Amino acid sequence: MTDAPLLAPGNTGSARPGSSDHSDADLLAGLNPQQLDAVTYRGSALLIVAGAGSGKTSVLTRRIALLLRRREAWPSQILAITFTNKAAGEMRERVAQLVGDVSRGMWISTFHSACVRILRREAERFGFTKAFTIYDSGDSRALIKRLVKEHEADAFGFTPAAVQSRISKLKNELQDAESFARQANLADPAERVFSEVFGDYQRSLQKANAFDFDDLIGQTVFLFRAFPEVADTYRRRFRHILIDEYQDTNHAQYSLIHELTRPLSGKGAAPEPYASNGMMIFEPEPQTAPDAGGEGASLTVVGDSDQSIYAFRGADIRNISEFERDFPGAKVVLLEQNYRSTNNILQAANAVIGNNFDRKEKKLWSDRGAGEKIVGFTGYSQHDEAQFVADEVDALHRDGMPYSEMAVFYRTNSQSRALEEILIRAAVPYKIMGGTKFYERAEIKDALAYLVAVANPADDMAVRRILNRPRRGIGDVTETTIARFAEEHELSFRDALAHPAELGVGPKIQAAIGQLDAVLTEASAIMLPATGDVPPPTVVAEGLTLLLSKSGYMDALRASRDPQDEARLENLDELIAVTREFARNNPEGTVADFLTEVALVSDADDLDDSSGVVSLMTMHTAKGLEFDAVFVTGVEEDLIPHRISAGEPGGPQEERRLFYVGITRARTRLHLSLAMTRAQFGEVSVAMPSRFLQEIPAELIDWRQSPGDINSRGSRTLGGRGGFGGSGFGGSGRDRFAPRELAKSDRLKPLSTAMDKFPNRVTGKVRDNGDLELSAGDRIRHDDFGEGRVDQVTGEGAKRVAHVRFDSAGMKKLLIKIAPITKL
DNA sequence: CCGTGGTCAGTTTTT
DNA sequence: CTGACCACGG
Repeated sequence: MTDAPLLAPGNTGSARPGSSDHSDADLLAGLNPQQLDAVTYRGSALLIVAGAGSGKTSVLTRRIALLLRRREAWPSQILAITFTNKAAGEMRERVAQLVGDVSRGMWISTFHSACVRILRREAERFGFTKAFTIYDSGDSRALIKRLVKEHEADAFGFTPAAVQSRISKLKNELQDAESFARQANLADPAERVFSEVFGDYQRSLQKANAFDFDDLIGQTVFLFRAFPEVADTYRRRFRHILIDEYQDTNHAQYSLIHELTRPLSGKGAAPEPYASNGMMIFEPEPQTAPDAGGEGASLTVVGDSDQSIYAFRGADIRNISEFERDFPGAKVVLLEQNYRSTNNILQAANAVIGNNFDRKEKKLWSDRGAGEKIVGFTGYSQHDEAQFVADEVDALHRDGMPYSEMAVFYRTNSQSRALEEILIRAAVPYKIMGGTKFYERAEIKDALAYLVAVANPADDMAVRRILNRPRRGIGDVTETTIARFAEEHELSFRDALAHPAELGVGPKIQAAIGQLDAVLTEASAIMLPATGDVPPPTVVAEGLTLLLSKSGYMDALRASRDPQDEARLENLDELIAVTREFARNNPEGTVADFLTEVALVSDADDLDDSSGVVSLMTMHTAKGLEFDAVFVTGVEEDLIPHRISAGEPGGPQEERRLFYVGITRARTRLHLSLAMTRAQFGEVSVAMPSRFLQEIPAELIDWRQSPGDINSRGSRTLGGRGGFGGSGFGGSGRDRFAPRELAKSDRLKPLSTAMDKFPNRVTGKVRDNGDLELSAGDRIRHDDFGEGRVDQVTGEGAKRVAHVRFDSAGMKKLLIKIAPITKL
């Protein structure tokens, strides 16, 4: 990689270290005093506490740009860590806009990507090869499942998922199988079996030349601690380390940062720049760069403990709250001015987050005016709620707001279904971020397993996966036979395939195995050329095409009568398109590089061209994004806060932060909606408004239809808006559903919260038909739908549902307990 | 060894 | 209501 010019075109003025002449003006323009401080402060450690929407990305990018512009740092000396690949891409782009092309020399990536880069270069030091594969959660779960079965750990109540999450937690605390075994109570048989599974899991990974997600971080820390001279190489290289979303770092990541910012150990000779994989570890130190002199790198972290939402995967909020203790002499800058949202939205956000007790007081403010009120809506069902979203999106769009400026959030992925159904019907273009992930589809995993089998033949899991895909008549028995043969001859599973005749299996199966072996060998010849050869950029695309065609995989799908297989073929075509794209962006990319990229992409990353469509995503995925209009849906108890969080220490508080993250994404229009009933697993149940709603001052919310409306008067919802139309609801009738009592109670108790008109207080008054007995054939009257005949009754107790054929409104399902109905 | 049919289970967030 | 998994019968 050639060094890009240090200075941006048009900025060839005399930028000397420390100088701040006119050429910096553009970088410092428009910053408030705190932001300016955050951009220009120089010292060993800086914590930027950046409230939502306070311009932290801008601060971070300008800080980097300034370092480069003033020649305080060479691009290669900068390591910036972001939370997602997408954020990394954006940051690189923004720095490039400020200072030109130099961004290419910097490391701007996620923790995981950075560690992969380091590990690829150093893996050989501790028993791996640089072709190692990365196990995603699905891969490790599959492996753990096998081990759980082998150890009969399920007898002790261990599910694969539980084992996986426990191992992950341990690894995030930098515990390995040995250290766990040392301190575990092995007298407890359950602990012992877990310990054994953990140990086997780790040995399997090592044998397969593979790392799981957590290992990428943990093993890098291990590497640095075990090989101080290696750590020194990177300490010497990275002089400025910047970490975004610091509140979501876990202990392993924290330790990694510590290792990197430590002063040189001085152990071992000054490392020669050694070549690995054709790349130099570090570039010659520029003359103008400050002398490392054994000093630790300067560290800048940006975060907001109010937006810490990943404790469940080991994020430790103490990393940020105790930063000043960890890095003595650290400077702290607070960014509290919000440039994103209107004050109504910020007030709601402040009010909600203020209920978390052990937080540092921090109040976002904005000079953007009050803005529109928050719109609240309570639907009768989740579909009704979705209809509200669709209507509102439509209205906003007709008012000129582009679809791409609107987003719909929900707590759990499963909530997206109802929204999708209605949005499709309403012809609203949308895109789901996340959801069923492309790379988790079976055919994609198969295709990738073929690539892994070539790139990393030690990975038994991958080879076993493709053994009988497409169907070759190779089943369990044969697989075991091959595994045993491999063990006996100290071969890898992959290499055992080269000896079909010695396996003692039938001729047909021998032929099948031989054929697979031949395809893999042929692909290897293309994709893994002898060292020295420079393969064409398209190796991966060609190799994949060859593997899929000569293995018969494609043919099998084409021959199939299953209509789904057509879609699978299309998916594979798309994957091949991805490899072409990869070749374009990485002319020297290897198979391993491609697999790395694929393994580390996340949901939030494929945001690329959501041009012109509404974005649907979970609140987690929404972190770091912003939209003009935001719909937070399903604001119900047991959903947000999620039921499962209730039992976990700190759970409800984390949920509150998540809700806070959701509402602070909105610039001008915030909608909070919920449903009074929600169907989950085909069963309908009653939903209660989230406790977080009552934390928002009532005067900030304009209820189109409040929970009280539905409870005290029965469903208004479907009556006025039923079926398809629903138009005419969005706006004109704004006050139509405002409860009469509201005005009065507001005047009497101005500080009252929205919950005053809520059912929590009114629970007793929720419409309750008791155990109204209905059976097929009964005639009933519904407040909105009129008269109808009961078709059938399903469910038990409070969840009994009547399927009613209304004379004019058609078929409806009604929850008998609360539906506004009477028996005739 | 393959496909079917049936049972069963599990439902939070993700690099 | 889905999807994964298992046991059975061809």
